[in-house]
Amino acid sequence: MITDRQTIEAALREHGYKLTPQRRAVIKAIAGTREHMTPAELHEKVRRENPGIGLVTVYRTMEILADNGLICELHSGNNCRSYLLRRPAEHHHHLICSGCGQVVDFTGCDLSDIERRLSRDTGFEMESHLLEFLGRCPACQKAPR
Amino acid sequence: MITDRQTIEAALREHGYKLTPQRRAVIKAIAGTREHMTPAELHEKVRRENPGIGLVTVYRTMEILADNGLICELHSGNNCRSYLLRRPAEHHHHLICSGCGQVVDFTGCDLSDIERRLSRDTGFEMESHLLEFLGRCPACQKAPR
DNA sequence: TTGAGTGCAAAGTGTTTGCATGATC
DNA sequence: GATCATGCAAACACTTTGCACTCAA
Repeated sequence: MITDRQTIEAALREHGYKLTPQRRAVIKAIAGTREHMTPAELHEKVRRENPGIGLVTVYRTMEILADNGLICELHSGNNCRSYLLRRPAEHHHHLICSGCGQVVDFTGCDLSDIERRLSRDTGFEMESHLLEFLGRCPACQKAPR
Repeated sequence: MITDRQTIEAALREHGYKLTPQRRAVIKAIAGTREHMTPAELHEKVRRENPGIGLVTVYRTMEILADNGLICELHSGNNCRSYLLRRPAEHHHHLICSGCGQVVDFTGCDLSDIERRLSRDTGFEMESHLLEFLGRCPACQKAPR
């Protein structure tokens, strides 16, 4: 269920991408957190263990991972573009802590009834949807703002 | 129910903002469409009738309108930041056509059960949520891609 | 009359591209 | 060894800021 480093690396290899140390470092960094990170934050994190890596490489790696459905893009909050490791393989949504940035995946939120209703009422052919909740996790509720 | 030009202008006046010709032009432009527009698109539209207006002014006007809840920000699709006139006053969501950009508001989609469930399961204190549907409107379904 | 608003230009951010070098398969 | 990937720098796109001038109230 968990998309870990090995799984991601195998998926890349399978799709014909080369496994460079830089890509491994980026994968390790994003697989090692439950928070969503912007490209810049990820770059910062990767550099701590791998100083030579360039921001451009982070961008390019993110693009590959996103194209192959291995990471998700988030929209809520201030950042219009931050990424998160895709943990559950199936369709899911995100609950994001506005305090610490922690992200909780959740499933079982079935929007198909709403989609059907909307489709019937509007004639639209549905393609996708975006659902994110923003809140404060237990720890951040206790902490002062 | 419809937030029209007069309502927006009254709201701005009430909040102590000056009603300049530029602001009126921006308001007219965004009130005159059902589509969401990026600041650049809005600027383009405004310039047709009001050539002297600057992009900066559009940005500043958008900010004021957004701060006062008169327009909504959209996230789906390619643009991370496009704006739409807020038509229904109450809480609502958006259905966006991926072909022509038309936006349909809808209400009656109650997420409070899901919020309660999530809150109970995770201990999060909910703040807000983001829900958008992406699809193709009847006209764009007929048109070739 | 006066402070808020405007427009220009410049500075700041975030992201992408061109290209020579370097590394993986 | 061929090809793909990297890193740098530059280009790009979008957004914000500083400042002098203008105008709505």
